[in-house]
Amino acid sequence: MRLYNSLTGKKEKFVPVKAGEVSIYACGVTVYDHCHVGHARGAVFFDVLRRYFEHRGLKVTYVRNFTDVDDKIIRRAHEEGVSWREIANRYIEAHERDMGALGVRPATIEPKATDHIGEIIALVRDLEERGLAYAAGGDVFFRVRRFPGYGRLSGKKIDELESGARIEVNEVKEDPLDFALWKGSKAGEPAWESPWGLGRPGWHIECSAMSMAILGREFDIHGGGRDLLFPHHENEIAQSCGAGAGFAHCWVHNGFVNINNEKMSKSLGNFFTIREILDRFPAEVVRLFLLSTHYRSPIDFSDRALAEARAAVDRVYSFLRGAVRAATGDWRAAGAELVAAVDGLAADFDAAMEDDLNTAAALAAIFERVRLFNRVLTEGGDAAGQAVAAAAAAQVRRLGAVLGLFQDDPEGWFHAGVELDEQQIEARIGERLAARAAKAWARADAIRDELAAAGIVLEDRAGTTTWRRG
RNA sequence: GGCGACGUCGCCAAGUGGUAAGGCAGGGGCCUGCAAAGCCCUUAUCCCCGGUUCGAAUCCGGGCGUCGCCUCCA
Repeated sequence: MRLYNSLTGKKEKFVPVKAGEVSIYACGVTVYDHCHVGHARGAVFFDVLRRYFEHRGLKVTYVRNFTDVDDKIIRRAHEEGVSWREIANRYIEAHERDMGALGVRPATIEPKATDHIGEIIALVRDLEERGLAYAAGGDVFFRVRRFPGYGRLSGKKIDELESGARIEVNEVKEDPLDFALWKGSKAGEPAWESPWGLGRPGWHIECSAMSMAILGREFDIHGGGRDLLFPHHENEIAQSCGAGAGFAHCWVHNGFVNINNEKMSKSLGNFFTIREILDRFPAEVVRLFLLSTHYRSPIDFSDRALAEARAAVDRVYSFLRGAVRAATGDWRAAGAELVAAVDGLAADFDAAMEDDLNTAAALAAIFERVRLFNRVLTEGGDAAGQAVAAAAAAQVRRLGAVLGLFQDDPEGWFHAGVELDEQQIEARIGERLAARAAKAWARADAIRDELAAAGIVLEDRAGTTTWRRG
């Protein structure tokens, strides 16, 4: 597989540290509020990356952390008059519920910063002993200018950073660029005993400490949203490599979700929570929307885009539903071209995914087969011809699982979210079938119109009638 | 101001040197009692200018436009 490595700015052949295994660390969320669609994109991207490695037979250890101690959590706790732990726990639960609803599988390990205070302190001490960190006024800072490789990931030069930096009012720092590894606690704030007095970890240090504690001092992939590239990941590299670790080999960053061409973000207030969106669209529609653009490009969020994604998912389920009725049998007895088309699907899918996880191209491979085998189904043909369509459907489901798509029961997919009672719908369909048999077209059409008004669309085929939501 | 990304059919979107995938929407046709679904046909030379090359959407230079990072942010 080839993956774009932010560290080198190139697509590189992915070679795991340990053959047959992959270690991935993705920066998770700070749990002070509900997650929005931007968070969903990162989560779905890493979920698919992980599923794809597994699909290729690799053993994946996927770590995704929760930042559960932080200024924003503390502020929120003060605002609500509850403990910071209550805030953190509330939004960890919300995160699990939302991501689960989105079909994002839990990571192999989901550590919390507060469960790794010991490792964090040890790492800060190590840096202090190496002269890369210094205590000042209860805080501990990283000496950015002491770390030679600083700026390599983000392509920034220290002197340019200095000139462009907004000057922070903090006289205790030796250099404005230095960042906090450990923060002394004020009264009422979460605090742990440390060699520097009561305090709590800075933001960047937890990811260095947790990733290395769980995955080792050298591992395969580390990443997150593009906005974490600087300063968060740059600082992580400084902390970890500064402490002598090899750290992550490959850095991957997903692009933003935009609204009206602008980044969706908390500060701009232009976000939709995952919960709000899942209220209006099925999870697989949201996933297909997110996967229809390459993960590194920005993607524009809109009702229209979601509606298009829904139509696209419907198209696949429509095929799957049709294929379910097809005869099963020895599909390899079908025409060579059709057999090759089934086999070729997996090949095309994998080739697309091998190329920097090109999910858009992988989806295109699926849609091409959907069209081809819809034609096979339309044209009828012999038993083997029908069986090969069924085999293609099975393949679509198997590969769809890598994307977390097309896993629902096709009939159920089209019936989901309907208000009317299903028995009642079936009864009306029965009445209409009788009317049609008697060539009472006006009566039949009246029933169809009535159901249509309730959002039910009827589809007649070969003596039977099926229905779906509009 | 510094650094970077992007600009492909009406909309979304793949494609990084060899002659433009796929989805949505639209038009025509087949199927249907009529529909729906499905199928077939149909719509681009890739922001502009210049250069390199036998050949460029793909490489280089310039321009225009959009966005991002440089501060908490997936």
